Amino acid sequence: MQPRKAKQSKTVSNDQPAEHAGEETDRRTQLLHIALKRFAEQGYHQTKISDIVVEAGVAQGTFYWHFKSKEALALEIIATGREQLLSAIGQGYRRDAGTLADMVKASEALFVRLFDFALENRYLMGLLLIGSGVDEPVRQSIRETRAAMEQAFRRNMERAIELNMLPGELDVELRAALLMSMIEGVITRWLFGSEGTHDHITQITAKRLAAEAANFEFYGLLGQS
Amino acid sequence: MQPRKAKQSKTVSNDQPAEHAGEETDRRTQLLHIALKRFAEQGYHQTKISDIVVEAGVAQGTFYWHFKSKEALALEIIATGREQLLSAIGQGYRRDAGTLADMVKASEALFVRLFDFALENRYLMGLLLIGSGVDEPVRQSIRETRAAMEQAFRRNMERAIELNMLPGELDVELRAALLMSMIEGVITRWLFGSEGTHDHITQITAKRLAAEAANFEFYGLLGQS
Amino acid sequence: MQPRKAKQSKTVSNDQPAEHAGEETDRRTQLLHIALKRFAEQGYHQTKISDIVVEAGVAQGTFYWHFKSKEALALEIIATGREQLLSAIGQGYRRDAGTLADMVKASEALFVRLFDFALENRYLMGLLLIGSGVDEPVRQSIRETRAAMEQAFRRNMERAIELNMLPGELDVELRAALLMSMIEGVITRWLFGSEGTHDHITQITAKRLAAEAANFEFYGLLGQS
Amino acid sequence: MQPRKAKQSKTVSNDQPAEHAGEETDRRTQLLHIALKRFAEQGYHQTKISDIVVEAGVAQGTFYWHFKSKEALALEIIATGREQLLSAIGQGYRRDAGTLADMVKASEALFVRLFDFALENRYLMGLLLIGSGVDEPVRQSIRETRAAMEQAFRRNMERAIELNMLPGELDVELRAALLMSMIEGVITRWLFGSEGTHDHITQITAKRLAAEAANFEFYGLLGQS
DNA sequence: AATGAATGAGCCTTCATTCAT
DNA sequence: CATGAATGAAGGCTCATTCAT
Repeated sequence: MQPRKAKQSKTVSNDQPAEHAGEETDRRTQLLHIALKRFAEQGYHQTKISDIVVEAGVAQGTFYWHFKSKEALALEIIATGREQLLSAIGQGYRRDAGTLADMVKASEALFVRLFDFALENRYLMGLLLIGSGVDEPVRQSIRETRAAMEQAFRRNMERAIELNMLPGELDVELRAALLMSMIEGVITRWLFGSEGTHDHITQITAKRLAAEAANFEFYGLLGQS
Repeated sequence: MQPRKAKQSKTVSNDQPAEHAGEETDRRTQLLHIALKRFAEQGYHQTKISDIVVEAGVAQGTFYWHFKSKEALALEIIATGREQLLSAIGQGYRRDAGTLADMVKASEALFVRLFDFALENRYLMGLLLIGSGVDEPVRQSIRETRAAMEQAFRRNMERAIELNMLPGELDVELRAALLMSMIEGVITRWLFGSEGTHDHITQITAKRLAAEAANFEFYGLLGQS
Repeated sequence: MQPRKAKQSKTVSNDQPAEHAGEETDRRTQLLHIALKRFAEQGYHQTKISDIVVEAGVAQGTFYWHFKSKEALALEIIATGREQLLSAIGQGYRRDAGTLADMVKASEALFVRLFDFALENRYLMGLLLIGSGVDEPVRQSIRETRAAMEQAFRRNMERAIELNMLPGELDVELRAALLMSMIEGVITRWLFGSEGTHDHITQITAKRLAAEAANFEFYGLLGQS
Repeated sequence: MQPRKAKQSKTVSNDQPAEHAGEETDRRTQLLHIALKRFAEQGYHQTKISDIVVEAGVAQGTFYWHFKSKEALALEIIATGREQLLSAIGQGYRRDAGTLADMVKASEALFVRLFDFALENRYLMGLLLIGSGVDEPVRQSIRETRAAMEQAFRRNMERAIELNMLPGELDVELRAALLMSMIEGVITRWLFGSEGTHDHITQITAKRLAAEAANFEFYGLLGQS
């Protein structure tokens, strides 16, 4: 008597397609999408349950048939999103060897996958990267997701060191933090850069962005010489 | 009948000294400090006016004699903090020429100034970098502050290009964004890294951090060769 | 299209046997039993329809096919219980004459019947005697049932006076009230006494209890001299 | 910043005088009185905070300035009432010896004190004896209060046995339960007896009621011979 | 400057009940 | 008979803000 748990956990964060237009998708999924969008756009606290249900065209009570609470909803959104995100960036340096250029290419490819994912899941990324107004349990879940992402970068880096493609004396944790920070920041600016300001970064393609980021990652400001 | 605007706008964000202990500091400043601390620690929305006044040991109404509203308070905190922050990192590459090593050193020096400032104003940095739960007007003010910071990096970079110390074809805006992101992330982890996890980053000194960051900035992961 | 009224109004309040285990008993009866149990255990308001249907393993809507409303259900439970209760204690002083000892014995026998009934219908008694959380219409029905019980005691008393077995100047109504109160209280403590406290009353047999009560009824604290 | 605790815990349950008419009494006390009245009259669950504040002519929020929650309010009412009640019936068989008649008189005096108290605190008694719709924590507090009352009767009885005024083989616990039940029932009927029915018990004076109860207590139905 | 009582709009959540299938 | 999704009226509580003193 009360599902409150998706059977198949339909994809949530892919927010572009159908935008809860096609009513063939079920209520639960619809509410999930609307909630994610508003959480990302107006912040968690600023999003009222009534906003969500009004947009969905259902009664207030309906929300609580599908979800235990606002917080449980947010937690589910993030958990689902985390899985998708991690699986999207999951594959790192597969090749057992290669040239430096190969490695840069591999990194670039990873960035492309990540940026593409971010573009298709901008609301999820907004929630994860900006996450405004969430309270502790949700914030915690977001933190964990970002930490998991950072771990992915770190593992890649360690793998590269094993392969002798990166200097062994690297402070891996710190470098992973630097890299992760860079990527988080660039995605934030790319997707949510206030177009009011002179940001032309919002116009760049994922491909180009990935190339620049990978270049910076390996060669720094001085660039590939 | 109501000031609500500091005569001298005593320094706010320097949160270490006096910790609203010495009662020689006035009410207004005391409230400002307490509010900043709680905004940074628990988030803006999560901080109730009643929390602030209880900690200050005054009545609820007193708050509204000193400040127009919660939002005005936050805005003032950020505006004051911005000035301090920008003046702390204001001086860039002064020398008209120099070797590459000089330039790296100069960048490192900038980072040291910034990290030192951050350490002494951790609550302010928490508000600026995490700024959880703030609503739009406040978020806007934070955005502007961070944009101003990024501009500082950008100007430095442009100056370096003028001096032929960095390749001219650099996409300055993007690189500044990457750099700023990196620095923001590293400060966040350094000051607020969940010590629960295996972050050893919280233990590093500002000096060391600055050196690593500058190295990454110029040479990337491959490091100074 | 909807019965909502039992054909045969199967016994409801006899709550020990079958405990809605044997599925030979029908839905309606099952729901009735579950509801009675929970009303007695957690109170009327505290018992949600969803609790009942979950325990019965049916859908929410099913409840409303069998019963018009929660209140109608409670009213039916009480009405059914009232009939059983009154028929259980219905027979009073049949003998046209007798000694004082006979009369005490007869009263004791009545108590035994009542206590036995209570033991076998503890949920019904809980609802009638504690009836926590019920709102007016239901409370009214409970009041009437208890009043009917009190009437039974009263009639017995009047009969005893007619037979010159009790002093004629007795204030029958008041005495009946005193007696009824006593019995209600003793049943409540016997069946629902918080075993947490030092109540050893919960351990006494119906027989013993009846003897004590009858003794007190006729002889008071000073006892049978 | 929030009292929520009476300084002097002004008398609460004495509900007759001034009926929150004299506005010299403070808000908190006024709310306490109104709440008690409505709890007794309509039940706890049925009493909405909005009922209380509307009757008091204040805003909804005002309630929460004075009390932490609806439940805390009820708990406070009961705790305060318990103290008053116990102090009202506190003095038992003081005389170290005396005749049987003395003892009956003493018991009668106790009943008079109790009935007088009940009459002056009918709402409190209603809450304690009927206590409809309260949920667990409050019910627990009521249970404890009634248990404390029963203890008072029990102690009196034990004292009487020590003085050889009552037979030593008495089952004190059971008899105290019987007596307490009797008293609870009689007060309930006296104060809240549905005048709709033929209850003339509602008309009796406290004095007369006490005499009858004491007589029944010691001599049972057969009466003082 | 400060107090503290009061305000009231607003939010989350509950739950009895309905209804199309 | 039964399902389960949906409804919507409440109700408790929060908290920024106001105001008379």
